[in-house]
Amino acid sequence: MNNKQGAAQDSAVEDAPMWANPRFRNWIAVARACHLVQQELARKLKSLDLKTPHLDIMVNLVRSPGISQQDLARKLFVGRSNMTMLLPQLEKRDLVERRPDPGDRRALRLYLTPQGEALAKEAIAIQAGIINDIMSLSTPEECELVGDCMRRIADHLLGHSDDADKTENTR
Amino acid sequence: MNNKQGAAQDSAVEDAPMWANPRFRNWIAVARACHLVQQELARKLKSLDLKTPHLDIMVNLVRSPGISQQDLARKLFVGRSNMTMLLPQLEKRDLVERRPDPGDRRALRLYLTPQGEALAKEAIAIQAGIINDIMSLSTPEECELVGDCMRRIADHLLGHSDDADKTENTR
DNA sequence: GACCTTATGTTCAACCATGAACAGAATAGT
DNA sequence: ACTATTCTGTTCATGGTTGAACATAAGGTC
Repeated sequence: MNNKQGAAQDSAVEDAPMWANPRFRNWIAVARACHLVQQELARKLKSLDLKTPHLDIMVNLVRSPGISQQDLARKLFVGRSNMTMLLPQLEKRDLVERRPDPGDRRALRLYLTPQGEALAKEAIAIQAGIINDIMSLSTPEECELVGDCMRRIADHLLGHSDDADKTENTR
Repeated sequence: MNNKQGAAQDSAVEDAPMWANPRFRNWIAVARACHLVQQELARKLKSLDLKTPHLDIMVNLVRSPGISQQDLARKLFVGRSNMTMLLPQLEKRDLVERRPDPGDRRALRLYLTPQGEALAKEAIAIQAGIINDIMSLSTPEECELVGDCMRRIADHLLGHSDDADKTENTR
């Protein structure tokens, strides 16, 4: 009932008693775990000669083939220029295909090639393995509760505007 | 406009039913929220002309004055060279002081200057404000449960080796 | 002391990410 | 048709991050 009441914490930062603040302490744990999982994923992806941004792209192309670079960048919360830098690398390896949109000569529509799909499947298996590993430390109920909290946070930061799909990003 | 063949097909999801996997779906939510919070923090820190790595350093110097660059890097999960690049920037702004260790002529001991402490306090207030904002979306019980799950994950990935304090990192 | 191994910090080249400025195409208003 | 605005993707300069190679110091063994 009163879970949004403790906003007076900004004055409690004085010396450094924020470490006693449960919100602070627990969020730090989230950030730490995230960082470690990211590192672990990057480490294991080296066997496929992939970086995590490449995986992010391919995962989204599995879900949304034909997406534009702009929309892809939006889903990944990165700049457009980032896609311009990353996609040619995947294109050179014949993992991704960029085809002009017949209806809009500005846009490029992105597709995974068959090899791209095959590699994506391997990479996703690695990622799923890690996630399975770490999430198996919690009960299914806890997993759901964690996910609910995090979705609330994301929705909040995205301006409460309920934007259709929010399940694409991998970072 | 149509695909060459069934390559990027409608039912590409059947190849990747991970989206139905609660563990996968919920962890993605964690990663998304983390990324968004990080971006929000970076945005708000611009008013202090600080980047998030600078804040990470200063937060740890508040907690552990006199720490060495090596130990600091370990706590932040980054390379030693990263500290070598970052610390001189803070030193030039008279926020951090690097003093040789009298007992070990290799090591440098790090301290915040008074101005560094003042700026750190401001920056931490910003960070605490964001964290308070997002964590107030969940009940205290939920916050604790989330933190517990994440600490389990971090411990697991760090090889179960209970390494002294694990509450310092900010990423 | 001489030697080897480990530890701390630095340098450097490579890569990634970003945001501003840009060119071209679509869209709306007139 | 004409102009202005918005949208898509690109280029480029800047800065962050990394890992390997390096130099120096400490600790251990003989």
